Amino acid sequence: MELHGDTPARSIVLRPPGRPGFVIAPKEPRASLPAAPCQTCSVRRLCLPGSLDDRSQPIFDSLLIGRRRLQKGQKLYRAGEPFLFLYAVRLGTFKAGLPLNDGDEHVSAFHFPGDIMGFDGVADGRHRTTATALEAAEACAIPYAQLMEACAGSTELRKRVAQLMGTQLVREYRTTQLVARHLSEARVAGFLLLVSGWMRERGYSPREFHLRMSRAEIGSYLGTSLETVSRALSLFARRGFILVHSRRIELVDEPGLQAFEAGDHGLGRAFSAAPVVTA
Amino acid sequence: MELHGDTPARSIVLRPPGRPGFVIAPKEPRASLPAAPCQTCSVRRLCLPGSLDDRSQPIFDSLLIGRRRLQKGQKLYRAGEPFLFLYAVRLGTFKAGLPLNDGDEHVSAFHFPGDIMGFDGVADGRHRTTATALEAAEACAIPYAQLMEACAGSTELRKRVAQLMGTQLVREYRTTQLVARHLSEARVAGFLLLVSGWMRERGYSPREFHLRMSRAEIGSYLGTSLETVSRALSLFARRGFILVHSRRIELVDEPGLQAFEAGDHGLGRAFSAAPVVTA
DNA sequence: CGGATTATTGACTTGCGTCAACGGTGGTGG
DNA sequence: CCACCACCGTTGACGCAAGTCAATAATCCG
Repeated sequence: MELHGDTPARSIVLRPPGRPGFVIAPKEPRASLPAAPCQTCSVRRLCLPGSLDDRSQPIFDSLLIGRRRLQKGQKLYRAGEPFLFLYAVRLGTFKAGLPLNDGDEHVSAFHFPGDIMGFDGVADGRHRTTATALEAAEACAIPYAQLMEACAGSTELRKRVAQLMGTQLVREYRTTQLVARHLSEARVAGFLLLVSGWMRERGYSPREFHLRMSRAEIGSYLGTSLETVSRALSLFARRGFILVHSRRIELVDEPGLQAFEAGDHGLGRAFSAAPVVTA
Repeated sequence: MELHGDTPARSIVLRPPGRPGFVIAPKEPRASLPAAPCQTCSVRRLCLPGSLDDRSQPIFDSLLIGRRRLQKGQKLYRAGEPFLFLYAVRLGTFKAGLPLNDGDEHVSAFHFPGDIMGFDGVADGRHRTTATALEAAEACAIPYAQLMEACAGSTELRKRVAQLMGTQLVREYRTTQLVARHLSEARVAGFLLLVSGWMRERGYSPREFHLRMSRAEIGSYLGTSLETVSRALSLFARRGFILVHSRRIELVDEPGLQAFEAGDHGLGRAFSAAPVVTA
C-alpha cells in the first residue's frame, strides 16, 4: 500500500525523522509568494477564496505563507503530527490515508486541485490521516490558527471555511454510502462517476480522464480487492460502457454505469445499449 | 427501513406536508427555555458549550431558541429541506440517513446526547440527510446564521464550532474505514466497540448497554445484511465475547472483539479464552 | 533496452446475501 | 392483567459474488 514513501517510516510518526531539507511540520514556509497569490490561480473558484469579496481576499492573501512542491509519493503531513496548516491543493492529486493497526493504511479520500486538505486535524490538533502526493503536486500552506483569527474580521471568510468543512463532511457521507453498497461493481461504477464529477467541477473532461491512483488504492478506498476493481473495469469495458487503457478511462455510456451503480447489473435498462450477456 | 415515519413521505421533501402542529423546518421555536439552559444540562461537556468561558457562554445561550421533543420515529429534519438550524441532542438517540435512489435510505451516522446534528446542511444550505429519532428524544435548536454571527465576537465559540465539525469529519472517516473492512464480523465487532466508546464518553457503562437501533439499521450502517449482523452477534456470544439479549449487549471479552475487528477471526490470540472451534 | 512496478486474468474457495421459516419480545387493547 | 398481534431477531439452506493465490502481460521507470 505504501508506494513511494519518502521515508521508510510506516506507523504513526509523531515527529518525522529529521531530514533538514524536508522538515514537514511546524514551520512550514518555503517558496515565498507574490503579493496576491490567489489572483492568478486557476482553481481559485473551487479553493478557499471562492467568492470572497475585495475586502476579505487581502485578509486571506496575507495568511498564505508558502507553497510546497511534492514529488510523487512524498507526504504533506502524517497521521499523528501536530496540525498547524491547512493545505490548498494547487496542482496534482493527493490521497488521504487512515493508518490501520497492521501498518497498512486505508485510503479515505482523494484530493484534487482546489480542495482543502487537513481538516482532519481540526478535531484535536493532530492529523488523523497521512496526505500523500499521487503525482508531482503543489499545495499552498494556510496556518490554521491565523485563519481562525482572521475569521473574526470577515463574515465571508467565516462562512467560506465552514462551507468547505461542510462540503468535506458531505463528501465523506457519500463515500461511506458508496462503500456500503453490496455489489463491488456498483462501487466501482460509482467511483468512476464520482471521479468524472470531480473532473467536471475542475473544468477537465468528465468523459475522458487519467486515474492518478493505482487499482490497489481504488480498492482500498472502496473496500474491495484490487483484483475486483480490475475485473469490474474489464467488465464495463466488455459491455461497452467504458474504454480502459491502463489508467486512462473514457466513459462511453454513462447511464449504463449509473445502472450498475444502482445495482441493476446493467441489465434490462432502456438506456443500456450493449448486447448484454449475463456470463 | 422506514420504521415509524410520522408522515408517509419517502423521497426528498423540500417542504414537509403541512401539518399545523408539526411544522418542521423554517420557524423552529417551541418550548421556551430558561435563561441559562446549558448550565444544568447533563451533557454540557460534550455539547457545543464544551469548555466555553464565562464570556462566551451567555452569547451562546442567547442563541438557543427552543427545544424539540420527539417520539420514536419522528424526524428532526429531512434530506432536501433548507438548513436553518443545528440541533444539539439532549436526550435519546438519532440516526442520520442518506436517501438512496430507490426510496430507501442508507444510515450514515448515529447520534447520542451531546452530539450536534445538522452539519450536513452547511455545505449548500440544504440538509443532505434525514434525522430520525430512534427513541423518545429531545434536541435543542441552534439557528445557524446567528451562530455564525456570534462567532465574530468569540474566539472560543469559533474554535468550538470548528472543532465539532472536525470531530464529525473524523468520525465519518472512521466509519468509512470500518465499513471498508472485508469481513463482516470485523465490521460488527468494530461497531460494538464504537458504541462502547460512545457510551463511555457519555458516562454510561461501556460494558453493558442497550442498542437503540435495529439489526437492519446496523446492517445499513455497516453495509451488510441484517442477517449477517445477527449471525455475527450470535457468533461472538457463542465464543463468549459478549452476551446478547435482544438489544441489550454486554461486552465480556473486549480484547476478543478487538481481535475480530482486526480480522483475526478471534483465533490464536493469547487473550481469547474461548475454546475456539473453527466450525 | 531491461528491470521493476502495476494491471489483467484464471482457478479455487469461502464469505455472505437472499429466501424462508420459526421464535421471541414488546406494545396494545380487551 | 392477560392475551393477542405485529414487529423484530434468529437460524438454516443454498447459490452467487468476491477474496485469495498465482501466473502472465502490459506499462512505466531509469
